[in-house]
Amino acid sequence: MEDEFAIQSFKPALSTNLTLQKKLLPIFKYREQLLYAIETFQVTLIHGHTGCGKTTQLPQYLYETGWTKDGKIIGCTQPRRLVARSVAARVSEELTTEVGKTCGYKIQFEHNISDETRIEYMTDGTLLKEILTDPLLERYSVIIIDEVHERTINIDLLLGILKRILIKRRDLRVILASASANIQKLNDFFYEKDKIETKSISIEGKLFPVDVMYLENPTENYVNTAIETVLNINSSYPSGDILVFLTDRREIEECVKRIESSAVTTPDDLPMLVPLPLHSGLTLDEQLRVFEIYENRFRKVIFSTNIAEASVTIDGIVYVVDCGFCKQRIFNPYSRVSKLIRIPISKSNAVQRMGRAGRTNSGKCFRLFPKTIYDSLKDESDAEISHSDLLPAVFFLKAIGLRNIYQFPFYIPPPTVHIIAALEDLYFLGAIDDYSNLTDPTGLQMVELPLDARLSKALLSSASYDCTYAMLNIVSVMMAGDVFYRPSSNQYEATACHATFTTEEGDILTGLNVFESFLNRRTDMKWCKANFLNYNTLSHASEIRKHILPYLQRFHISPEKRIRDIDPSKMIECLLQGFFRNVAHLQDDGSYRTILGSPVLVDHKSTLINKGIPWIMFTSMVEYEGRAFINGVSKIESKWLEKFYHRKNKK
DNA sequence: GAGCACTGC
Repeated sequence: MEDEFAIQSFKPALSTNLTLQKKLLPIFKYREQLLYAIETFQVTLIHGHTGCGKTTQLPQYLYETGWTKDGKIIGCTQPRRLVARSVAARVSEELTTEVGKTCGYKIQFEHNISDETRIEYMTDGTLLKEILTDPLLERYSVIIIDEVHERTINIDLLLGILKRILIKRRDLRVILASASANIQKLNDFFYEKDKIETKSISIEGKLFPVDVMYLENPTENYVNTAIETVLNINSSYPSGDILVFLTDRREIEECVKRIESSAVTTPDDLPMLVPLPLHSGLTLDEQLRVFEIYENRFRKVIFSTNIAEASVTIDGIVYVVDCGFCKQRIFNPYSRVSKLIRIPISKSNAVQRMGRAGRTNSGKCFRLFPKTIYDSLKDESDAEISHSDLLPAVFFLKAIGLRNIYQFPFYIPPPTVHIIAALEDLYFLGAIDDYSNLTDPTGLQMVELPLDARLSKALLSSASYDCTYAMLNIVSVMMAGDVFYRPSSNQYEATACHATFTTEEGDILTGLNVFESFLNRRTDMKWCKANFLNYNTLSHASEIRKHILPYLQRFHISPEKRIRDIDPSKMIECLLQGFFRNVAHLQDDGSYRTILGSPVLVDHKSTLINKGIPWIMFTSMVEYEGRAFINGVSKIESKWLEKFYHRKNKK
């Protein structure tokens, strides 16, 4: 189970007999075999498709057979928060209890568990954090890592850590659940003669057959080919919705426009195509439009990014059109800049995309490339750990006491330069010392805070700038996301409303201004709507704020009260303690260059665009099609930089 | 002048 909108899609089924329904799931036939394997082997690897029941049923089987009798817990991790929450709700319904009793969930800044909870769903990041206080995971009798094939950094770290723990805790059981057929490698990683015994089990899914079709020759332009394919499906194939995988927002918007304009020439006897965009840049309401049901004379065609590959599941898709590419963020450890590039998908991506057509009925998948290209694709995508900023991962490994990062049993060892870059950054943030040990108290406190390391650093520095109250609000709203909401239909009015919150110091204090107005208004939803502010982001920010406050009290830097007359620029100077690398200087021609000399463009949504501020700090930078865009821009004074960038001849 | 895959503690 990995459905983002799981609660909605489960609703109709609940009216039928729940016990019978559980027995109809493919996993039910494997119940005894699975329980025997888990009893006998320390590690069980399960290969099973989405919908086979592994996520909801397995913890219940273990609970029924006494794996929690001694007071221990069955833990099950998920890559996504929404799934952890909705699966806990589903399982609680099957157990006819409330969420938080026998079965509960815990995700960052939110949990619903109690002393009687025996099945805990959580995100993989939550389990990692728990290892800092419970290094052998002694609260648990069984750990299930779900969606192992997604190979996020968190999953890779958990695999290595669990391998270490298994040798010390012979009673612990680990179950790895994957939708990828290739679980042999995982098996080889865990198996150690006379130490760790492993067992693999494959569950036959209940997927419907999907016919795959290829192009005879490669296409020069897959956007054109996608449009042609959609029109062709509409005129030649029976009813059923279409899902088209593209790589980014621009391609999606182009396709939506072209299908809209094709409507004029659509013959009357053909269904009317309803083009719908789906990507993370849309608001929740805009995203939910893809779930609307249309009459028979219409046919939905959803143009989507990778978001529909695993995060969002739409029922009723009969045709999938796959362009064969996706976007990937590649971190450059030398410049510390991430680049967003288009790369060919892997075979396992292609299979996952194809499967989106076979969920409720048989379907068809049109791959916009020849079969020979498919055969040449990699089996699996590169693991995230091989091309990402490893600062959080290395910080975590330092926190669990690794002197040498390479002592860690990596499933795949990350490149050395990435590790060195992360160590260097941690050193300059003051989180580790000359011997590469966590500093006390800064490093220890930073790793404990549930924040980005740079934000942790700024928050912990705030006492010396007398701005802890403001910095608490700033980091809370920065963690929560974009506070401004710009509906495509009403952009002009939205921008005008947003302008009333603008401060001359830039984007960060503008965000603070919005958040503090929100708190003063006692989190008024109507007020948010009227001002085009994102209510969900702002209430999430106040949840985050509530959760960080106790840490500050424990560290004895709690904000006593708001200091009214504090100079706003103090806050930016404090933030610079974490973001001192992210500085740019105005050039004579009005453009900006970073302190390393590379040109950057201020995002057009920034409040400081075209303001001609000599020195600026930014909180994020992404390179796209050869240009680097910066976000979260604030005005700074060059003299604030002196302590970070000493002149060479300075005595 | 426009301009950014997806997650998460």
